[in-house]
Parts: sequence; structure tokens; C-alpha cells
Amino acid sequence: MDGCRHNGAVTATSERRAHLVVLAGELFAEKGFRATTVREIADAAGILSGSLYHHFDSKESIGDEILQGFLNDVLADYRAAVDTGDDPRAVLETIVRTSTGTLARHRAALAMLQNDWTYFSGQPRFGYLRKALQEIEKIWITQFEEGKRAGVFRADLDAKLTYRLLRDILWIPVHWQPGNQWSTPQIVDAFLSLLFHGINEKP
Amino acid sequence: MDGCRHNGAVTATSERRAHLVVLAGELFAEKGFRATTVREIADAAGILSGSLYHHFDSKESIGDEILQGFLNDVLADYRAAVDTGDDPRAVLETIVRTSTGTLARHRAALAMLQNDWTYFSGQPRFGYLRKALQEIEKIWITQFEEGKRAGVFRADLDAKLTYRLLRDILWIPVHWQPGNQWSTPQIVDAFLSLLFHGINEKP
DNA sequence: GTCTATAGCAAGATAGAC
DNA sequence: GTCTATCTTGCTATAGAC
Repeated sequence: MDGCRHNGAVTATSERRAHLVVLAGELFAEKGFRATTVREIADAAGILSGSLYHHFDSKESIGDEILQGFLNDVLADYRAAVDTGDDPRAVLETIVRTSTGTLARHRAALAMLQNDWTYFSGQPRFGYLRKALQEIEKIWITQFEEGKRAGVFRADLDAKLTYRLLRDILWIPVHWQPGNQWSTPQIVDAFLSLLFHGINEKP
Repeated sequence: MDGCRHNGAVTATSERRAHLVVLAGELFAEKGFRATTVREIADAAGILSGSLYHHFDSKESIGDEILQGFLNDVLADYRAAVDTGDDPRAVLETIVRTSTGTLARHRAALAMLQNDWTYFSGQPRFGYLRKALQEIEKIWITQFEEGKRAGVFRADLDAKLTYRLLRDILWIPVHWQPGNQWSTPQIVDAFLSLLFHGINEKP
């Protein structure tokens, strides 16, 4: 179970494990969780499929590890933005700016969440997924409602609908190929200016 | 190959076939194409898996039929909007309004395109997918550029980036459960007002 | 920590009876 | 047009040698 008690190789082992998780995540993101085989993961790592089970007890454990790491990080972003106590518009801008980086770092996890949501969310083991998304929804809606009361957001805004639209919009660029055409800040700016101004020259 | 030469049952046969395609599409959309088994499709139709092969020669043929029908319809919407010869803002609004209905009717196909894009687009058989998306992209970008020249759209708009963002945004609501909370017109209006005005009270 | 080997099962697809 | 039955292949996971 841990073959690294001597010679201080604990770190090396963890890194190996973490590397395997990254490789698996990329495949899960590209082909879907269920469509990715343990053999493909092992191939990518240059070992045989059976050897994977020295590090993990199942394919689902790997998925679990990826998704938990992602949601912890993204929730931290949201909570920190709220804790600034800034006004709604600033909080939302902070959320967009900080969480976009987190989303980019966890590109694979987010793709898994989008593609295999029905699969994961249907299992008790992944119940934390629903909880996390509910907390995120509540934060957006609270900020919208406060902003509407303060008169800075349009009064006819449907908070829940707008949240769903915006959350999914924020999650889009992650679907795009890694290392392509646009940088993360570019995408964020495009999104924010769309969000606050629309595409018109003189609104 | 066609067991309906007598008694005028051709239509009934086609309807049966079409019904199977719909059932399969719903499963593909929910679970992903590769993760859906022919046995599940057959179960949904109340027959055995082997019997499916009387109607289709492979699982991929079913996917092919679904995707082709979808892209034909959506391309027709785009071409019709351009052919009005209206100004860019009107063309885009027409595209949004007409294609949203088409997207909703082909919910399953669009979900397949989003979830299993890497799988389908990698196969020669599905080469028409790339072609269709390229035509769609060209239409958006052309309208953006014309609108910028005419001074109605912001001059700093990155046409290609904005297109990618908007196209994917338009495709989002289809991911949402069928028959839920918001009607299609509601979603379209929320999208359009976001597009043209942003979320601010006084922009 | 990786290998060989394989168990146990589910996938897509086929052949022929009815 | 569906069923029975089955082939072939590929999947997750395990056991034990090295």
C-alpha cells in the first residue's frame, strides 16, 4: 500500500500519483469518463492497466479525486469574493476574474462535470457535486438580488435564469482546446464587457 | 431489407424507424454516444438489441441520421436569415430567434455535438460536421464585421472570439432538462437583452 | 511499482428460426 | 419485424510473480 517508507521517496510517490491523475483527467475530458478505458490511461503513463490498481482502487476513485480538487478550489474563490463585502457588481467581477483562472487550471475537471454530469450526479458517492453547485447558485442569486435592490442591475433581471446563463457561459471557454488562440485574460475581458455593455456601440 | 411492400405500410415503417431514432437520440444526449449501449436503446423501444439491426446497420448510423437532420435544419435557418438582406443587427436577431427553436427541436443532436464532438469530428464519416460549423462561423463573423464598419457594433469587438462565445452561449440552454422552468422565448429574450444591453441598469 | 495472466462480464454485431 | 442464441472483442478488476 505504501512502498516508500525508506529513502524519503514519499514525495516522489505522491508526484507519480498526481501525474497519473492529470493524465487520466485529460483523457476523461477529451473522451468522456465512461468512454475512457483504464488501458488508455495506463498507455498514456507508459505502464500496463493492471499496474494502475496499485495506485487507485478503481477508475471512479480517480474521477472522484479530480472532481473534489476542482470544487474545493472553485468554492474557495466564490467564498473569498463574497467575504470582501464589496458591492454586488464588484463581487461578481471578482468572482469572474478569480474563478476563471481556477477553471482554466481545472479544465479537465470542468469538462468532466459538463459532459458526464448525469453519470456523476446520479451516484451517492458524488453527492458533493450537487451541494457545491447549489452554494454557487445561491451566491450569484444573492448578488443579483442585492444589485437590483440597490438599483445598479436591471430590475427586470430574472436572477435564476440569468445565473444559469452566466454560469454556463463562464464555463464555456474551458471546453476550448488547451493552449489555443485566446489567452484567459482576453476571454475574461470579452465576457465582462459583454456582461456589462452588450455588443452595441452606444447602448 | 424492406418488409413492407404490400398493404401500404411504408409510412408505418418509417414512423417506427423515426421513433427509434428519437429514442436513441434521447439516450445519446443524456449519457453520451459511446456510453449508450444498443441494448439500452432496444430496451427503451421494448425490443431486443439484435432486432435493432433490422432497421440500422450500426449504432453509428443512428448517430449519423440524428446529426445530419439537425445540421441541415440549422443551416437552413442561418442561410434564410442572411438572405433577408437585413442589416447585421437584424440578421443576428433573426438567427437567434429562428435557430433557437430549431435547436430546441433538435435538443438531443446538439447535446451529442457538444458532448461527443471529439469522437464524431475525428471520423471521416462525420466530416460534414466541421463543414457546417465553418459555414456558421463565417456567417457570424461577416455580420460582426459589417456591423462594425457601419458603426452599430463596438469597434473593439474581436469578431472570432465573440462568435465563439455567443455560439456556445446560444447552445447552452439545450443542455438544460427538457420541459423545465423556462420557456424557449423566455431564454431567448434573456439572451438577447444580455447581448444588446448587458446587465446594467444604466449602461 | 510494474509485470504476466486471467477471471468475469458487457459491449457491438450476426445468423437463422419464427 | 422480432426473437433466440451466439461470436468476437474489449472492458474493469484481481492474484501473484518479480
